[in-house]
Amino acid sequence: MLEFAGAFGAITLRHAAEHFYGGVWETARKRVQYMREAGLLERSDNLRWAGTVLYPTAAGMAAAAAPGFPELRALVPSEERMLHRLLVAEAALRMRARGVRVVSERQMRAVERANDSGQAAEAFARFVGVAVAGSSAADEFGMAVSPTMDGAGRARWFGVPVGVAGELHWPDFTAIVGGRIVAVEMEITHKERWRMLQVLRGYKMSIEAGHIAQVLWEVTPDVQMQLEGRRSVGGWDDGLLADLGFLESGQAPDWSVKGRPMVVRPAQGRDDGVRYALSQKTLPPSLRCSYRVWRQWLQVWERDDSALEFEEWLMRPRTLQRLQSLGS
DNA sequence: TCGTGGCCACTCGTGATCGA
DNA sequence: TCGATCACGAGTGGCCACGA
Repeated sequence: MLEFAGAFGAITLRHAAEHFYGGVWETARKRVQYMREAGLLERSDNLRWAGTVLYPTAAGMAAAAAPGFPELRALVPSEERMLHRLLVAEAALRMRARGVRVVSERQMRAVERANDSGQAAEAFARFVGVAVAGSSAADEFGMAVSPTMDGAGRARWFGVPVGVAGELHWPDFTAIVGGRIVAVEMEITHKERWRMLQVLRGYKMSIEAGHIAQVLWEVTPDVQMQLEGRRSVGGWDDGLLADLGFLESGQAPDWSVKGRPMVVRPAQGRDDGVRYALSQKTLPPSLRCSYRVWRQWLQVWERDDSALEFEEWLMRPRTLQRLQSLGS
């Protein structure tokens, strides 16, 4: 738990209970209390929706340090970026629960910072199971992953070179699946078109180089529209993915097609607090509410057993009126 | 005997609701 | 509008069972 929270910056007590203490909240709470008394971690309860947020101290980072992993400094997570941080941690925890090895952005940056020609990053890639040529993973999966070369001719195993100046873009985390690298992007803030295009072109180059196997975008509706495009009177207005040749032009994307190098799906929180904060970001202002009211509405939706997603159900014309009549 | 995990009752803080 | 009350989530400590 300390190692994961250190790599991803923070974790909630609810996440800790679910993923590290067999779903037993009391046990998680007691273990966290012991670790806090031992000076290994700190907690913050400033964000009500997040519940208790945990992050390791410098002593905790040292205690969790494992051979083969880069050394990371302790940091106090900022509250402004907490929703994004917790969504990333949650997505990584879900993959980890399925037995997939995940590498955080902090770990990627740390290994790529080494003052060498990319040997440290290559060694780490081997260590986490990437099918580097000559590695056991390459033998096992019968293929080899190549790095992307940046503008200076340096091999990049985790950073994605973008722009003419050769700067790097970092996925929110990467998953190592069958020896291949899958970049995961949790995009909940609409980026300017030129910035998004720059990132997409960087990924396109890495995919063509045999480096990144797939980019999985978990996004809010506005970002989804920017990437996929949208229905129009005349048919379908292309988004950025069609502009770059990742989707067929002039038609709605069919995500049931397997093996696409770019996959887009809606960002979803599993934890109630994370889900609430995401809801407040995507719902129209008239439907935003306190955490408590939101939970009451969620209970009504669950009882309704609706085929619609909660947010879709909430946005139906008469749902709010009904909820208000239930409350009065 | 000790450490750990799990259950339970209790307290506290916060936000929603209600009535004066 | 404001104070009282209520509901609920989160935190705490006690107790017991179990296994090493």
